[in-house]
Amino acid sequence: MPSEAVDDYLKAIYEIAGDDGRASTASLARKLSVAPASVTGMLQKLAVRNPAPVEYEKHHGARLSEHGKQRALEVIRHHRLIELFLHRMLGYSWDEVHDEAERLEHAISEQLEDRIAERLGDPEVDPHGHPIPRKDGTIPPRRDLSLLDLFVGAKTTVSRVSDNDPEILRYLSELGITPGTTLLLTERAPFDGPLMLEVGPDNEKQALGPRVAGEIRVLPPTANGETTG
Amino acid sequence: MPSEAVDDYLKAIYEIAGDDGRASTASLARKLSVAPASVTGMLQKLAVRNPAPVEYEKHHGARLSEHGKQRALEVIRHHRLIELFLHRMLGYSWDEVHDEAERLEHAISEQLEDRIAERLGDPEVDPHGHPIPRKDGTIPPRRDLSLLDLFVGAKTTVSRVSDNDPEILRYLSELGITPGTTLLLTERAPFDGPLMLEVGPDNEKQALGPRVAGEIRVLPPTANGETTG
DNA sequence: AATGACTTTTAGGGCTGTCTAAATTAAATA
DNA sequence: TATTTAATTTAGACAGCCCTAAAAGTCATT
Repeated sequence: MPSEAVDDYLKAIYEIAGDDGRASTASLARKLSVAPASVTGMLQKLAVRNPAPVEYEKHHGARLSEHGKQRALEVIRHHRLIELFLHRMLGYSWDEVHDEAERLEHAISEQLEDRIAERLGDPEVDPHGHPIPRKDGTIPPRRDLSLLDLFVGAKTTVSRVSDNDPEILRYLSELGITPGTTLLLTERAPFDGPLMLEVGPDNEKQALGPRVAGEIRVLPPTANGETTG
Repeated sequence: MPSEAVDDYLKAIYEIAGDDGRASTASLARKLSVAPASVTGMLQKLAVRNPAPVEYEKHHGARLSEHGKQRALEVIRHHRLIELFLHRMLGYSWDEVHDEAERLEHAISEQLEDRIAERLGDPEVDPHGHPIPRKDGTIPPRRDLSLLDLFVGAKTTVSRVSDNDPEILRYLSELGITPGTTLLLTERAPFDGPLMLEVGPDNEKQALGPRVAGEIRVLPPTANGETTG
């Protein structure tokens, strides 16, 4: 079984690069709060492990092997199941679950994973709207897109939100924007300006900066405008 | 915050020696599955920490300082709350909870500890009958004694059972002996021979070896015989 | 093709927690 | 009390994961 540190690297590669892209040394160092030299060292070690969870090419970052990808997905499954469990069974709010899950994901057994999943009814999505990988390593499909990719006039529903920054999560909660909220994009200012939205059942008008909008994913829109742009 | 390894040492000292006895190098090595030399090294380091969780005297083992005792109790509180939570909320059986709790006890936050305790109604006892230390470091009183200390004729109730050995736990489950079960001690063979018991509401007759009986604690007996011996 | 800015790797260490083998101390027994 | 046995400590190493400082490589631009 890989150490916690190794699991964190694999998860970080997956989150940065997806299951077949490459993650750079610097991006991993940033994500893991570790010096770049430490990342190099770890990647070199992982690449010669057997079986090797990553492929590493000097100066060109790392990509997950099939083996590494499966492990990353298992850790992510743990993480997201725990988030949902804390939310549903123990009254954790949206923005509190991430840090707790970050530590617990390494500590739970297969058995506990299974019992949590069972108790939650084999859920497909965590409280942020992220899909929960299945036991077999497949991922429930979710055709969603960034709020930034919507055309003006599109009407849609929030499907998920980045779970990394509790501040942004609390801010969005205040605006009433969580997975499931309906949105209408009414205006978009030029030059990376704010988006104007009508939010929720009461059509509250809100302005959202592009930084925050980029953290929000929505379902394919149902209305007037085009889909992407 | 102490590392997992340090917490394991403190807990082990507490479990071997209580809150003011000494634990020997060898007993710790056995309990932690570690070489005796490793224990010596760790104890030496802990004794010069500030604040020091243990007092260490060469060749005479270690005792917990007040500080170390508080930490040990916190870890044990985590452990027992988790055991009860797994049992009550996730359908874990008696003998499955220990190993899972052993890992989780290091990973949960104060916040999660509090929510689990709240959800369980601030319980005083874990599924094995062990008292759960309170947040302030005090321990719910339990005047119980070893089954081995009972006089023949005593009628009593099982209060707790060692949680270290799943095999013994399963065996006792089979015999119908769990916390809450009533027992009548009818006979005791000499020379460390077996105890004869009548177990539970149906007064099933059972013979129990001293090894197993030593793992069972019972409430102060209510009946014919003396209390201890 | 050379330069400069930036990224990445190498080199050399540190800390924690473990190990084995050898030396020492304490305790039990003759 | 002398000796044997058992427990404990010292000495020396190692694996995992991290660090800083310096060297080397990559890439966009001129």
